[in-house]
Amino acid sequence: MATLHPSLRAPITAADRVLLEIQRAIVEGDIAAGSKISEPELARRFDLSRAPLREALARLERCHLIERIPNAGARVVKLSTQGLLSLYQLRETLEGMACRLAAEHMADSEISELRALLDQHLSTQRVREGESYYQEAGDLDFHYRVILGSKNEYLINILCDELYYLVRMYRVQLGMNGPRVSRAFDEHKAILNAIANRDGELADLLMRRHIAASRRNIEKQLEQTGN
Amino acid sequence: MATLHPSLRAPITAADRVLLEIQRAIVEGDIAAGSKISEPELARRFDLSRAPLREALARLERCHLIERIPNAGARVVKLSTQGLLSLYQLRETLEGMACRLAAEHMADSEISELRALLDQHLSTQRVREGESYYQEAGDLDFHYRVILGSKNEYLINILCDELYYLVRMYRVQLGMNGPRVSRAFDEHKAILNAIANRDGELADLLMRRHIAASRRNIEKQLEQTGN
DNA sequence: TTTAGTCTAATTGTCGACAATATAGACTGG
DNA sequence: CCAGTCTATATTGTCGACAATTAGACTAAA
Repeated sequence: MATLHPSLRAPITAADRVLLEIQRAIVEGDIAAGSKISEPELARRFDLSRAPLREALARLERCHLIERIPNAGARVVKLSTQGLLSLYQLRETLEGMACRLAAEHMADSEISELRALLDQHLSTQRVREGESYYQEAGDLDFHYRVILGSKNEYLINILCDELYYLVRMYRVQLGMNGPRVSRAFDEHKAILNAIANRDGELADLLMRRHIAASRRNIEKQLEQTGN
Repeated sequence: MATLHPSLRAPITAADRVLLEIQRAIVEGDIAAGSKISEPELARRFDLSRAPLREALARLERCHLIERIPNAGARVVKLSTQGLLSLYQLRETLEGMACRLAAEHMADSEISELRALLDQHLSTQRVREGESYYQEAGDLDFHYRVILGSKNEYLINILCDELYYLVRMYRVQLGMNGPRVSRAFDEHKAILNAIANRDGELADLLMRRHIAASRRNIEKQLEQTGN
């Protein structure tokens, strides 16, 4: 069988495990946005030495969840309107591209599986209740599958490893409410149909619109909360 | 004055310095593509301990110059037709986007400076001789400046920090010859004109073509050398 | 001859301590 | 009362050694 994508492989080292824990803590706000990261404190909290912790911090910087300054330490990123705009601007382009490639490269079997996943989402209570469709993680996520379907290793790496968690952070901390959630499901279905019809151009366009709508939703939330 | 972009800041720590050295060695082929990386050996060679070396290796993985497997070590990436295709496919999209944004956001003064840079390139012997126009590094590089002009922090990070050195590796090891070099200069000029006219759509198109042409040039070389 | 298993050696992952650097506070001069 | 400097403290960067894991050679049995 094909080897699993690195981002999905099980954690091996201690650094891997603590990375997942801190990642979750930052995304869900347990470690507040903008707060300072103390290496000794985190090392005690997770009961390991600073070596694997620093390895984890390096990877957190890679996915833009923290910012490091040499000799001065690290801070959790702050969510901002400007940052949201830049991030989603990039997502529109990249995920649009992913759709175009997915329409070319996805196997029929993968498309069937994705359709089954969407149907499963629909039958789940949470979607109709508009609760937390956006919070599905990992390979359960619709976007995730489409991106993998592009078959472009660099594109996959950027979207799934480097930007994915920051996007989730914005979603979880600012975008988990409103009537938008149920509409998102319909948009996903339209995108999938375009991919199934091998219409890459349309899939590209629909994905860009889908992401733009999602951005506006979070943007509104940011302004209300006060950036 | 504005703070410098991180990728341009001077190396501070020992890890920073050794990173630059190894980066150069890999890009220029001093450390052969596909060869195994030995931490103890490199630590001796650069006369430091494994801690800062591992920090450097983490960043080398980030910019796709090496690939690491937990508990098994690291290898320098191998250049392949497939990899080149994926990389340049992504560059076409991303640098096209950068051009579109640069046409929007670059200050008139930045555009003037870029024009001056191109004129300077032209007057330099090396360009006419078609020798190594492609090998200009850092902020001397035309592409670099356009990307910075996009003013999108994530886009800048991806292109300047994560993909830039791998692109240079393909260029240096496979694409440094042929009549293409002098034509590239003209294409750069056309792109700059589009940006100066604030025509983002045209700049986008021209950049995509420019990169596609560059890809074909390297692709030919790869096939001759035997992948 | 091939293959499974074991054992050895080398490499990677982790630890605790030390050195270098930056932040915070007290102190002095204006 | 404020600005600037200096010192003390805490944090980050680096080191050398140890533990855990893997790759490869060797042996033995089918």
